[in-house]
Amino acid sequence: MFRQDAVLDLAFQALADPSRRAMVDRLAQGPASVSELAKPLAMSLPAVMQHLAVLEASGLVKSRKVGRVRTCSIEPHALSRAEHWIAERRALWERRLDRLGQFLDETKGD
Amino acid sequence: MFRQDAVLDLAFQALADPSRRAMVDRLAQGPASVSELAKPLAMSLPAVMQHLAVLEASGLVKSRKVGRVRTCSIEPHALSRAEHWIAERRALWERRLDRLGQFLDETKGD
DNA sequence: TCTATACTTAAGTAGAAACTTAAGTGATGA
DNA sequence: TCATCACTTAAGTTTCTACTTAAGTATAGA
Repeated sequence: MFRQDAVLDLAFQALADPSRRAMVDRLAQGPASVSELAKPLAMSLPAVMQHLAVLEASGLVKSRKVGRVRTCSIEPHALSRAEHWIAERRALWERRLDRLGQFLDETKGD
Repeated sequence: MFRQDAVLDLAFQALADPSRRAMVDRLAQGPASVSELAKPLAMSLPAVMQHLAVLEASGLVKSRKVGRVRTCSIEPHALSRAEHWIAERRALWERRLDRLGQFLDETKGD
């Protein structure tokens, strides 16, 4: 549906805010309601809802409403995608450094 | 110096933009000058400089000027920190799912 | 020395982001 | 039934972002 790129935009954008990371942090320990997520944050409930909307739009979090309570939980696949994007670039760079070091070692004796 | 949190703010914020991710992607293959980074991007050079400034402020990229050429390169530690923040939360969640599955398996026979 | 190259600085603008308050809606429990 | 709880919607404000163009500065090469 979307450019893979756009998915990462949304994920990293979502993780860029400390309140949203606090929410993800909380959810990593298990599902929580909107008010539970809001409790430690120094902001209005609508503000928390907006953060939640950003997290859901990014795919990092899903939620379901039962009765009057909305329960939120982590979507590990989306976390995984962001994590792997970084890991791949870092691995590429580090492999490069290894090859460079190996080259220097090999030519040192010449 | 900074809240660890603020470091992650800057890193994820930096990675949230596709042009900046393209720059990191390019740099993962080895150092590059500002103009090399700019070439594939459809924007003015000052715009690229501003993206570079964001990347440097986040610690993801370092640069050094020699003569009139500024050479940029990846800072793998900063990438690593962002990567691990995600990995830890995901691991926590997945361990929770495992315990839950185990619990369900164990009680299934009752 | 003169000109082109490779950035760099400054200033301005449109649109997005992160809140706020006020006013709902629909479930729950006494 | 009716107050309370748990959100939800709407609208407005302030701040930040991602650009732009125009005008520099310093180095390199002819």
